[in-house]
Amino acid sequence: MAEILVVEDEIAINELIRRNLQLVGHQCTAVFDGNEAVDLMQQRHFDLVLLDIMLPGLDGFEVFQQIRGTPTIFLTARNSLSDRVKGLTMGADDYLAKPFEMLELLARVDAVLRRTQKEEKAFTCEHLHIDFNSRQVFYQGELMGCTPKEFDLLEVLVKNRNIALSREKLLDLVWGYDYFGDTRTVDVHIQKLRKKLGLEERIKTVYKIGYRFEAQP
Amino acid sequence: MAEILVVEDEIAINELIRRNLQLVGHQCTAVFDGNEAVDLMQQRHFDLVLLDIMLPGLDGFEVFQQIRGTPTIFLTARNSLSDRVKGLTMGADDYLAKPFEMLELLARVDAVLRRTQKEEKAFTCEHLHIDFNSRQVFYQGELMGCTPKEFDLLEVLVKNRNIALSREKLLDLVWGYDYFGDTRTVDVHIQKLRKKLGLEERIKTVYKIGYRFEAQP
DNA sequence: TAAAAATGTTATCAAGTTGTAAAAACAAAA
DNA sequence: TTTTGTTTTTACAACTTGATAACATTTTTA
Repeated sequence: MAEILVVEDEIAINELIRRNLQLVGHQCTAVFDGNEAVDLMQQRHFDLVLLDIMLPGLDGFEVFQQIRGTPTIFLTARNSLSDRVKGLTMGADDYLAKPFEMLELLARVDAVLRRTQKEEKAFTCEHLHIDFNSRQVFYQGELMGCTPKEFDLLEVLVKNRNIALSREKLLDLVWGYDYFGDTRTVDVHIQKLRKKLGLEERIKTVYKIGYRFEAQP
Repeated sequence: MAEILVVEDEIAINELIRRNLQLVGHQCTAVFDGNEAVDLMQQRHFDLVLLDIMLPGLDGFEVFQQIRGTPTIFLTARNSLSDRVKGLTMGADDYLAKPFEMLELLARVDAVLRRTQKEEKAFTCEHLHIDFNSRQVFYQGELMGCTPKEFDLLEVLVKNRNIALSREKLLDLVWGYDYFGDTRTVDVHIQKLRKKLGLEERIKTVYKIGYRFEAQP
C-alpha cells in the first residue's frame, strides 16, 4: 500500500509499530538513528516517515530538515509541548505523542497518506526530462550532471510550475526554513540552471518577486 | 485572519478559546449547543469550526455530519480514544484532546487553515484573465506585461471588486501600511491599468473617494 | 457662470533590481 | 595534506521601475 520508514531507536517500539503497519498492508523499513535515516532516504523514496524526535546521532528535527519533502509524522514525548508545536510549524504533517494507541497511529497514517500520496515521479517537456526518484536530469537525451543544490532548486521550480516563487520562498523550500543567506544566492543558481539546461525561456524572472518555471513556453 | 465558529458548551472554555484566537487576529463566534451550531452554519459561512463532541442537543459527530464541508477540528476528552479515531475516520481535519495547551490549539488551527483555505486562484471577466499564482495577466488572450505595482494594485481591486476603495486604503493594501507618499501616485497607476488592459469601463472613479472595480460593467 | 478642487495624462530620472563573471569560502575526495 | 568540485558572496554593468512634477481636463461648488 505505502512505503513507510520508521525511525525510532527503541527496538521494541520500532518493531511494534512496523508489525501494526504491516498488518494493514504497508511496506515498512526500520532504522534506529538519525544518520541512518538521512542516508537511506537519500537513496530510496518513501511515502511517509514516522520520525522520533529524540534520536542518537541527528535528532528528528535535523533529519526532517535534511530530507525535506517526504511527508512526516513526528513521534514526541507526551509532555513536550514545544516540540510538538515546533514540529508542526516546521511543516510536519502531523505528530503523535508517546505513548500512543496503535489504532490512533493507523488512523493518522491513513489520514496523512490520503492527503499527500500523489507525488510526481518524473517530468518531461520539450528537450528536458527529470526523474525525481533517481535525481537525474536529461537535456536533449543526454544525462546532465546536476549538483545537489541545482537539482533541488529545479525540482521545487518544476513541482511548483506556473507559480511565481519569491526568493524567500525558494530559500525556504530549497535551503530550509532557518537558512539565513543572501537572496542573491538564488539568482546565481538560477543562472546556472538556465545555462546548463537551456532554460532561458522557461525560467522566467518575475521582477521584484523571484522566478517562475513555465511548463508551456 | 479567518472566521471561526467555536462550539463548546462550557462557557468559560468557550470564552478562553475565543479570546486566544482573537488575539492572533481571527474573527470568532460562539455557540453552546449542537442545534444552535447547525442553524448558524446553514446561514453563515465559516472558515473553520472547533467542535466539542460532548454537547447538549446534537453531539459533535451529528453536527459534523449535517454541516459537512466546513473544515473541522474536534475537541475530545483526553481518554476517549475511540472518539478521536472516529473523528478522523469521519473526515475531520484534526482533533484536540482536552485539556489542551492554547499554544497547541493555535498551531493546529493555523495548520488546518493553511491546508484548507484556498485563495482565489484566478479571475476572468470578458477579455480579462488574471492568474494570481503565476502573476500573469491576459487581455484578449494575449499575455500582458504588468509591473509589480500594477499587478498588486489590480489584484487588490479585483479581490475587492464592487467595493469603493479610498486612495488611502489602496496605499495601505498595495504599498503597505507604513508607506507615506502622495495619494496621486495611486491615480497614475490606475491610469496605466485602464489603458493597458482596456479597463476604462471597469475601473470606475468614485469622485472624492477613490476607485472601484466593477465585475459586471 | 467662474473659481476651486479633483482627477487624467505624460515624461523624467534616481533608486532599486537582476544578470553575470569571478573571487572567496566551504566541503568532499584523493 | 592537496586537489577537486560545489556553494556562497562580491562587484559591477545593464536594466526596470515608479514617485513625482507639471500641465490638461473634468467635476463640484458658490
